[in-house]
Order: sequence, then C-alpha cells, then structure tokens
Amino acid sequence: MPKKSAATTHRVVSSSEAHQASAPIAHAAKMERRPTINDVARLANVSKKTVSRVINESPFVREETRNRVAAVIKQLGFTPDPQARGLAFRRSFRMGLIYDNPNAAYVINIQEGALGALRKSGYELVVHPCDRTSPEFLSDIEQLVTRQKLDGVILLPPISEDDSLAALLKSLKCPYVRVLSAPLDEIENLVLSRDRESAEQVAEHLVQLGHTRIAMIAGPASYRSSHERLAGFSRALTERGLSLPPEFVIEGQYTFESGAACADVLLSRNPRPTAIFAGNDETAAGVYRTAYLRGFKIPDDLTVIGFDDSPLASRLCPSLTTMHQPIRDMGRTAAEKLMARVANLPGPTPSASTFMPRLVVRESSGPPKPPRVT
Amino acid sequence: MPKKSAATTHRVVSSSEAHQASAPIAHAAKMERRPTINDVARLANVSKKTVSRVINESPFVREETRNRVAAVIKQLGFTPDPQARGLAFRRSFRMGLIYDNPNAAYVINIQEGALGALRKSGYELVVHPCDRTSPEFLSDIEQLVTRQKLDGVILLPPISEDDSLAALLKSLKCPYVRVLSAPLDEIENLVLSRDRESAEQVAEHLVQLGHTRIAMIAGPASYRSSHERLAGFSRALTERGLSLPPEFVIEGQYTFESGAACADVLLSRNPRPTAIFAGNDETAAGVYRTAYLRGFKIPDDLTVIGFDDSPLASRLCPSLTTMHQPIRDMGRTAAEKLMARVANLPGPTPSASTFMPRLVVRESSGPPKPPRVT
DNA sequence: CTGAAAGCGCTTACAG
DNA sequence: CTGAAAGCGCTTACAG
Repeated sequence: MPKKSAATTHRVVSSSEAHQASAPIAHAAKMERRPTINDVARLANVSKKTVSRVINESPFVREETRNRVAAVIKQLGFTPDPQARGLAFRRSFRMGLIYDNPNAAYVINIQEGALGALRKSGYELVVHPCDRTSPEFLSDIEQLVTRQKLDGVILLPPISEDDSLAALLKSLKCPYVRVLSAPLDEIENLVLSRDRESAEQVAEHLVQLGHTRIAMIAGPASYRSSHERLAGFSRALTERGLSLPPEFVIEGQYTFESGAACADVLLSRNPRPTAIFAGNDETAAGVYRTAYLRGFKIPDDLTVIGFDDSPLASRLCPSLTTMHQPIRDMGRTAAEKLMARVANLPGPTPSASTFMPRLVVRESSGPPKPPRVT
Repeated sequence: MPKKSAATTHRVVSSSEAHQASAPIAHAAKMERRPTINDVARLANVSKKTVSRVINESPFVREETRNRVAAVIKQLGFTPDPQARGLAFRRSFRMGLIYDNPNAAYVINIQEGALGALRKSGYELVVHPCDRTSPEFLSDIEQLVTRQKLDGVILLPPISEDDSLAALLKSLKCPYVRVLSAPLDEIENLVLSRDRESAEQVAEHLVQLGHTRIAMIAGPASYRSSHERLAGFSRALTERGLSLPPEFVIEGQYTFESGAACADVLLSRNPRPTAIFAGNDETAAGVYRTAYLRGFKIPDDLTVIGFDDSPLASRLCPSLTTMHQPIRDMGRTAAEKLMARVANLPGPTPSASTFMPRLVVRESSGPPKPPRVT
C-alpha cells in the first residue's frame, strides 16, 4: 500500500523530483524485479492508463506525452507482462500448432516459420502433437483450445483435412488456418498447396525424358494430398497421350516401408514400369531400397521421383528428383493469416496463401532403357 | 458488482437454493463463458480460497469439503485459467526449449518428450529456435526468459555447451537443464549422454570385424560431442592394440556436405582406410555420397558407421550402422528435472539422467577387403 | 487527450 | 480447517 499510494498520489511532483524519489526503487527494480506499468507511469508522470495507451498504440495520446512515456519505457527496458495483458484483454495471445504428422522436417519448418511471424507480434505458439486415431482426439483439442484460450490454431495435414475438427473449432469460435493440398474450406481459413496442379510438372518431366511405362505409388486414401497428386498426375499424363494403367497405380502409406513393398510389386510386373512417381520422399526412399535389393540401378534401370524435397531427398544416392514445397513460408503465412483475423485486419491475400510446389531435378531421373526411340 | 456481491454475500444459502439461484448463470457459463473459481465457490458453497486449496491439493481442507468442491469442479468441467494462476503465483508455468540445432528429428523428439511430461503437469513449452552466432544471442535469451518469466529452460547442444549462457541463466535465477555429451555442470543441471564411453562400442565392433585401417570424421571442434566421440573412440582402439593415426582423423562439420568432402580426402590416402566412423548420421550420408561417386561399394569396399540413429540411418542404402540415442526419453527427463527443481522435489536421479547410446548394427558394416587374416 | 475506478481469475499473506 | 481482504500487472468502461 505505501509504495503504491506514493506512486499514484504524488504524481504531481516535477519530473526531476520523481527521478530522485524513485531512484532507489528503480535500482531495486533493475536488480530484483521487472519494471511494471506502474514504474513507467510514475517515472513518466502519467497514469498507467496512458502508459497502456502508448503500449497499445492508441492514437489518443498527445505526441509529447507519447514520447515521454516511450523514453521511460525504453530506459527501463519495460515490456508488458504477457500474462497480465492476456488476463485483462481476455485474450491469450497464444496460437496453437496442432499436428499428427510423422515428418519431423515438415513440422519443424512449419513451426519455425510460424514462430518467426508470431514472435515479433508478441504471440506465443503452443505446440500440440496429437493422435487422430485416439477416441479422445476431438475432446483433447477442445480442451486444449478452451483451457489455453487459444486465439487461433494452425492445423497441419492430415488433421487439417478433418471437417469435424474444423466444425468443432468453428463452434468454439476459435479461428483456424488449415494447411491443405486442396481448397476444402474458404480461402480465408487456408494455406493452400496446389498439389494437383503441380503434379503436372512430374508428368511433363517424365514425358520429356521419354518414359511411357510410368507407375505411381499413391499416398494413403485417408490423405487428401494422395488424391490430389494422383489425380493431377494421371490427368497430365492423359493429356500427353499416355496413361496410368490400374496395374501401375498402388496405394502406399507415405512411409518408407510401404514404398519398398509397393515398389516390389510394381517391379514384378511384366513389362515393368521404367519410372515411378512416389507419393512422397519417404516412399521414394522405400523404392530406392527395393531397387537396391533387387539390383536395379537408379536412374539407368528406373527413374524415381519424390514429393516434399525433404532433407532426405538430397542425401539419397543418387539424389532424388522431387517436388519442392516452401514449407517455412507456409508456416509463416498461416501464422500471419491467423493474427490478421484476430486483429480484424486484411492479412495475406488468397494468392499469397497459395503455394505451387515446383520440380527439383536431381540424379534419380533419366531416360528409360532400353531407349524407346532408336 | 451485482453478480459478484450476490455470490459472496449470500454464500449462506443452502446448497439447493444456490443451485436454483445460479442455474441460469451456470447455463450461460456452459454456453458462453468458461467457469471460474467463483462459479465453483458459489455452487460448492465455500469461499474461492477453499476452492483454490482444493485445486492446489492443500492438506488443510476437510475431506468432506474437498469432495464437495471436487464434485462441483468435475460437474462444471472447471480448470483454472493458466494466465490468472500464473499472474497470482508470480510464476508462469512455462518452460523454454532453446535450441540451435539443424537436426529436425532430434529437436522434434526432444520436444515431444518434454511436451509429454509437461502437459500432464499443466506446464507449457515455449519453443525458441535461435542463432548462437548472432551478436544478440545472449541478450535475446535474456529477453525471452525475463519477458516470458520462464520457470526453467532446456538447452540442447550445441548451445547447451555454452558456459556463458549457463552463467547468464544462473544470474537470472532461471533453472536450466543442459542436454550434454559430457558432464560440464552439476548433474542436477544435466541430462547426460555418455558419448565418450559409448564410442567404445564402435571400436569394438570394427575390431571384431577385423578392420585395422580405421578413420574417423570428427564433428566440429565447437561441439563438445565431437571431442567426446573422438576421444572415446581413439582410446578404445588403442586399448585394443590399434590406433587412429593423425592422417585418418579429419574434422568435419556434422553436415552432409562436410562428410562428403572429408571422405574424399580419406579415400585418397594410400593406403586408404577400410572403415570410417562418421561423427553423426548426416556426416555418414556424406561418406555414402562420396563412395557412390567414386564407385566404392559399402560395406564391401568400405565400412561406414554413424551416430544418432536418425530416420536417415535406416533409409540409406545400405542401411547405416549407427549409435542409437533415446532422444525422446532425454527430452522427457529434462522436463521432469526442471519441474522437480521448481517444485523443490527430488526428480530423476543422476543415473536416470544419464543415457548410454548403444550400437545398432545394420548393413553398412562388414569385414575389410582384402581380408587381413588369410 | 487524460485519469480514477473496477475488473480479468487466480493467489498470498493474515486472521480466526 | 476456512474466509475476507489485498494484490499479481494489465485492461475496459466511464468520466471528464
């Protein structure tokens, strides 16, 4: 009480007096205690409400006052306490990142992209790995959102594809951004990767190389991107006078093991494919494995294409031709969209929220052998 | 005011009256507002302080009272607001995870291990990737710790090796746990990986296979683990009557590229080594690359051993023999140590905080050719 | 443009 | 074993 009343009642003292009076306190503050809005108010000779206005960039502060307060803030190294701020604002300044994705590089990159955008705006990121096959999946997330009072959440595939989750978040009035491979929601709620359209680049690349017996190991049916990549690839081949016959399409699981198993089936076909488009890089690594075990040389005997451009792609021998996604940028964009929505500001445009994966040609692709064209 | 005073002043009403009186409010709460400690207090017909005691498991509550309050808490689905709790406790219930480590799988695993332990105790994890080469490195972290009022931080290598950072945290009175490959601090502050001792397993393995010309690509001198792995490996070879000659030891950077470059040098030696212990899996992948380009078959022409057992290790062809670390467990242990320290409880013992990497033998290791023993 | 009061949802003293 | 008051550090709504 004494300290407090001293601060508030005697505010009329001159600025220099205030300095003197508070010198020892300021010193103690520097050493033991973070400066609070009250310290700033006292030293700047204004009310804490005015300090609050300066912090929150209210236009209703005289410039001179603003400068004076800003100077004290800087001198003290004051930053508002996020918890107190959150409590008073009835907002948490916290965003969630919810994922159930085994690809560590993907998650880390999204996370760092989002973190980069959030940090400078004073938001925190609450990371929430989860298990979408668990019966508590939805209730866990409901708990997370309500307990932590999340201001918004970023959903990564495959849970971003779950409409019941999106509905739940909507009912909780929790803004969300879904990182998705197809426009399954309003663009406002999306960071979109145009997997379908981009798969055309793979088709074009293989056709250019002269392949005609082309196979694909699709991702699991439960992933939307599986369908997108397959549909786009198939259509693009057809448009080029080729086709993706049923015996050359197998459903994998986006995993190393499934890639190996599916490749084993494909390479037993007669005639066998001369090129395999794997659903992702993990699957492609599985194809490498089977080729290695069966003595097929890549790319001489077999061309392999992946998707993701994960670190793995460049570490395989031969290095893997694959589709590159700007994952970090997608994470940053997702965070920016969320913050813009919360602040009721425009934010990234639809086109800035749409990403087109691009082909990175490496060593795993080459012309078919024996050459078709003599 | 009206709502509040009604709640506090009329607390003497019977439990059923309280129920009736608050029914509409309770309903509204369910729909629009999270229940607060006041709602619980009113319905349980106790003061909020008593509710607080129940939440915090104070022994000074009569069992009957505790049960009544607990029932209401359950019925309402009440959970304390972390921000309000943090503000009042003068604690944030937040731990930091600070890293500057390019290995995504490593970071994700530590993170998920830590998250698993923290979540059930109501702690959050603030993830903070950083750049230790930046001039603001230390001040950034100081800002992070003070602004977020972190209750503790987990430091991953290589920044866990930075004594000035540890000193800074100590001066900020911020408990920390360093994930380290050597006991550079009191065990209380450590989750320890015994890299030096574990490297003996690699030596033993190579000796068993019959190798005599053995090389190592060490990690960068700026990583403590580099020295540990090198020292342990070298000593173990010596103990077995072999040696690690200077021309067979090169400093790499723990990266794919450096692994390839160092392998190129080593494989140009005459005689060349028949086995290379790479500092980590990334480096080993670089060795694979050079072997691939120069036409060396692994393991027939060259045995390669890695360290980490990252996902990459099993995806390479041939699969990579490497040292496995229980990274997730290490993350969990780090979080548990931190929470125990904050709560002033025992926590994981020194031996539970010490992890011994173990050899996983895969396809990349075999006897040398031409065989030494005829 | 500025401030005094009340409140966010919890806890810490301090009483009983 | 239990509670009334004051406080954590900020903001909202209301005045001027």
